[in-house]
Amino acid sequence: MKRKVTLKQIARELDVSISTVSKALRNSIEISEDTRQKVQAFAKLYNYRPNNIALSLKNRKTKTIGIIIPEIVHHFFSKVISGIEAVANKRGYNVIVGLSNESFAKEVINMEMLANGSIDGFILSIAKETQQQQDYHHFTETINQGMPIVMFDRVVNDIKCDKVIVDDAEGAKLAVNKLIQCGCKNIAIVTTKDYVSVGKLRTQGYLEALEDHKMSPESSLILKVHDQLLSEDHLDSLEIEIENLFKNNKNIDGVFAVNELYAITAMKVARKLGFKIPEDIQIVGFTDGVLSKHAVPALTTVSQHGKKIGEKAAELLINNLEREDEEDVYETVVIETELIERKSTK
Amino acid sequence: MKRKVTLKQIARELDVSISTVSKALRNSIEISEDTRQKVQAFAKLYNYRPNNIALSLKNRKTKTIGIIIPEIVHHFFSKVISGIEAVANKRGYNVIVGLSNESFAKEVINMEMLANGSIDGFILSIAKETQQQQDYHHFTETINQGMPIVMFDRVVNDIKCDKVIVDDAEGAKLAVNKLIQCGCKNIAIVTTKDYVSVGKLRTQGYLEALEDHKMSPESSLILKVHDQLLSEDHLDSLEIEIENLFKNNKNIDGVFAVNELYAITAMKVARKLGFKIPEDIQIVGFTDGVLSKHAVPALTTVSQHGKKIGEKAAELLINNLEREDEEDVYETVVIETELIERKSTK
DNA sequence: TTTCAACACGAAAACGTTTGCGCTAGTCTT
DNA sequence: AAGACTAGCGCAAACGTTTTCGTGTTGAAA
Repeated sequence: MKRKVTLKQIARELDVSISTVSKALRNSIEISEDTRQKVQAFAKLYNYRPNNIALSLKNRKTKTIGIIIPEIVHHFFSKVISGIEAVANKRGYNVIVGLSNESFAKEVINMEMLANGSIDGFILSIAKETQQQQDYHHFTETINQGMPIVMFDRVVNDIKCDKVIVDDAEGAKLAVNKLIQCGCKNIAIVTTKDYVSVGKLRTQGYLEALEDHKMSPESSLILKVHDQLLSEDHLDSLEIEIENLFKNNKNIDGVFAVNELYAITAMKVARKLGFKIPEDIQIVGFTDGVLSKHAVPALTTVSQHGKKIGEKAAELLINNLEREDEEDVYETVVIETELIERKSTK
Repeated sequence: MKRKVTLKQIARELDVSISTVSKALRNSIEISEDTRQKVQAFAKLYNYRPNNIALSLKNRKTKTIGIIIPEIVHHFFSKVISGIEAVANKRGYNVIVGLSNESFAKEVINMEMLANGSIDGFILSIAKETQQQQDYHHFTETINQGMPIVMFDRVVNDIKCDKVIVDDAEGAKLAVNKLIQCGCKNIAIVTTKDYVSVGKLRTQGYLEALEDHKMSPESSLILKVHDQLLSEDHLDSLEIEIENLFKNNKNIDGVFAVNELYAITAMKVARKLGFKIPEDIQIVGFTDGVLSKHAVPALTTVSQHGKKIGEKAAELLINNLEREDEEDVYETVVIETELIERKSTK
């Protein structure tokens, strides 16, 4: 087992100085053709590769991006990661992943672990608990220390950083408009509590769409799912809540769900109650994941283009990192949503 | 924007030496109570944190694990990552992710990028293309350079490293036995080409289960899906292949699919052809993902316990990294599979 | 008063790079 | 032949740590 070879070892072996070796490898004109050849041959033979850590220390940049997301076993987030990874790799960056598990404490710890030199900047989506507590000091602090952040999807407005979001309200309007256009008169929404920023925005879009069509929203049609973070038997209670929604409002003929899981659960419950989809009840979801695509009937849904979000976030971050002038001008990029029409609407 | 504070700056500010600051912060008894307090107070005030990169360079270990997987937008792999991340974090390690996209070249490049000091060891699952080409030099090389590897799921036997696998053949037998026990007489299998190790093993298990019950396998019931790696319209051709399987074998009353996607596609096609599930045809899948759970009817499937695989892999790697004695003794851990019975079987 | 241990701290090396600058010897110019 | 120039290479600093080994100052013991 031969350890990785270093400049020093090559230098000793070839009886030249470390600097000579380094320069020879980088094709410096200071070095004679002879020595250069000799060094390069030797380096190739021993498969020399510069030590990244040493380079990071010297250059004070790591060429690594830190990602903090609430969970990874989630179609949207893994899509985003794949987008980030694609452009990061293309531009010579690595990607290091931390999971907050929706916990404030883990988010803070993870960021602290990475912020001490391990990475050049963050791409993150905020944990639910953080949104609930509205404690954002860890973001401002890292930014103050000169480490840029790009937030995506779940963002907080008053932090000075780049952001990549979808127009959640607009996407929701797309969905609800579709339902209205397909003849729905009593459209329910299955959404989250308001502290989840995206849920709130989508609810808002739902309300706006109704208003645009002179339909007055009814509070009994708005289900804000009790979200206990510990999603174990969460699924059961979700079903029960939705079932009650249907039972208390027999006239529902359309459902807009703010995420995929809510949507297919609604579909499942509706079918259990004897409704036909899309004949009796039409359903539109949000987030184009694997569930929507393979549900029966396939779910009409609003696609967020997760991969594109990731790509854009990575671009913003890397551009920022490699920008010469240190002007603090922050962008908020809105990725277009798109209604993907499938079989759960007429 | 204040940059991160270093020992040197604290030293200058307090008019002591760097060593004193370092020792004071680590509560060395060499330092007087007075100075210690002073230094610690100052450090706290300026929120000093040791630079990870410098530590990595000095200690020649990064406390970081490199993960290379074929794709991340995949329930199983993200489950594994979440498992790795959990134990890595608990033991003070970070996790850096590289995606091979099933490509040999990207796998090699990614490994080279990380192997130059960025990480202490690898956890990986081999790209399909690599399995096809059977070129494993990048694995042996990294191992030779003293960097340990743990392989999971898709492994190659003759590499000397720890491995975490499920007993694919055994899991497949579980599935097929279930079908037999539920009265199936003509059981088809939808599997991959043989170069995918797990596909091959699961096919093997299928054959063994049949033999155990004195049922002779028929080659027309074995569909090895043509897998063109570029899975764009892959889905369509998959449907067509499965449809042909059914049409050419009208007597099929049970299907074992080696992954989730194949399983629910089989379900979809069967239903399209007018079969009732599980009355006419029963189906069992492999991998307990989100699709299985939410399919209608919910899919009976073999769970691999992806998270547990990740946890075990991380444990093996970290134990290896932190072991004093350098003995090369490699383990292959088999994670139990489990049949999760749902509604697609009687 | 001398000697010596204990105490408190600093210098420097090491991890592996890159790079500006200085040095030496040989060649060219006049 | 003396000075100027240049090719080719090495020294040393720097990045931020930790740690070993001094070193100087005290106070007390002899």
